[in-house]
Amino acid sequence: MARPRYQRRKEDRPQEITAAAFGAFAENGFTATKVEDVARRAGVSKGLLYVYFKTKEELFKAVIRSVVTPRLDELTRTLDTAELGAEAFIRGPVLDFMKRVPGSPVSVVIRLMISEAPKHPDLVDYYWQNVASRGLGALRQLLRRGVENGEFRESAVTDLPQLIVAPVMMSIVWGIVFADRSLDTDRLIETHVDMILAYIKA
Amino acid sequence: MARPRYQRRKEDRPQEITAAAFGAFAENGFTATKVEDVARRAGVSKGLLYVYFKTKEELFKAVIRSVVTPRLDELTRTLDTAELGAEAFIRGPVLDFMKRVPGSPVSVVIRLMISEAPKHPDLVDYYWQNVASRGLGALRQLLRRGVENGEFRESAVTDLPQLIVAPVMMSIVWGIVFADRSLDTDRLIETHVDMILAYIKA
DNA sequence: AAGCTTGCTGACCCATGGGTCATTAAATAT
DNA sequence: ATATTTAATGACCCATGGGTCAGCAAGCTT
Repeated sequence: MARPRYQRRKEDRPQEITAAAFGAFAENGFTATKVEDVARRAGVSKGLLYVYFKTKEELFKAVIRSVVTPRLDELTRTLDTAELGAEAFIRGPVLDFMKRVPGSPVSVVIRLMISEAPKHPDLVDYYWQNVASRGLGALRQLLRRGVENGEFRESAVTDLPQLIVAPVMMSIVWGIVFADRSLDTDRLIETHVDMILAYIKA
Repeated sequence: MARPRYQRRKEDRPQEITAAAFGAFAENGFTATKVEDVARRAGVSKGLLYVYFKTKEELFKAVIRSVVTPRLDELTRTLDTAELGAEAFIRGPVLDFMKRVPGSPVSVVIRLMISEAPKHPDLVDYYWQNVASRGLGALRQLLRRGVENGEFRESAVTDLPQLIVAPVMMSIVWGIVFADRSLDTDRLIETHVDMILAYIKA
């Protein structure tokens, strides 16, 4: 009995709150999520949440960053590591990564970005600089390398890495809108990559 | 002087309100749009709006329908009319249609669907039955026809018409999130279609 | 064990915006 | 002209939810 009503754990709170917020946002989106729900999920009072995050928007940004940052590290690590040919690299790590996205937190972030982008231009900047432009840049570079060493022929694809990523986008959106009506996203993405490679191979 | 403060135009009001709502939703999304703004845009009082639409949600549904219905007619008309070979049909009317989508009202509807789908399952049903499944069904049928008459070979694409539509999705999402950072959507879609045809041609 | 700092609570404030309804006035009928 | 109908208004109601803050108590310090 007489267990203390709470413990003071200054260090862990932000983490925990961010995680709780991610869960809530994933389920209900940003606008529909109440700050109090996030607090409850985190086992914390609303007041404390506002100690660590100035506004609901700040919390939102923190959530996005918390998901994006580790993925970013993963990305750059993969890019540096492997020294495969361009095609092998695409069929390997890139395809793998793409197949994992639709079921991952990244998918949630993209959904949030789609819904909230117009109201958060600074977040869009952040996402662009740290994720989108880097990822697409890496892909473009990879394609160029393939062209230079004779694996690939010149084509519009080299300048349009969005083309490679398109079926991932499709899968994510499908998941958001038609959650129940299933779609074989793995097959979709695999076929697409196969198709692209057939198209650009020298 | 003494011009009447308003005219009674029972017939036109719903139309006008729906149009105003579309504009407002396109700019601010559903949740962020205030009913009063819609009313103001339509040159009408909030009270009158509630005469014609029971709730904000009803209004939302009416807007979706108002955009979807004419497109649907357009689609079925195109499908019945043309008697081209499968490839010519894809390179012609289908490609044309796809290129027009990213800048059209359909794009707005898709954005709204992405944001609001989880809260409006009945709308998703409506959209699925009247747009998505029909459109994809038509594409699938077209691909089958191509296989049967020897234009195309068998492949996973035949069962995955989502693959054809993917770059349109990509373009729309890009437009939503990275509005300013331009993307040559026409080139994206053209290249993609070219790629698909090369892949599935017999 | 008394005092002090500060992590934490929860009751409160209030702007916002969806929805209502008594009232007004345009159009129509008598 | 007068009465009747109903399209249309706009002031109002109130639930919701973001944000605040005075006070409480956990856990040091001395």
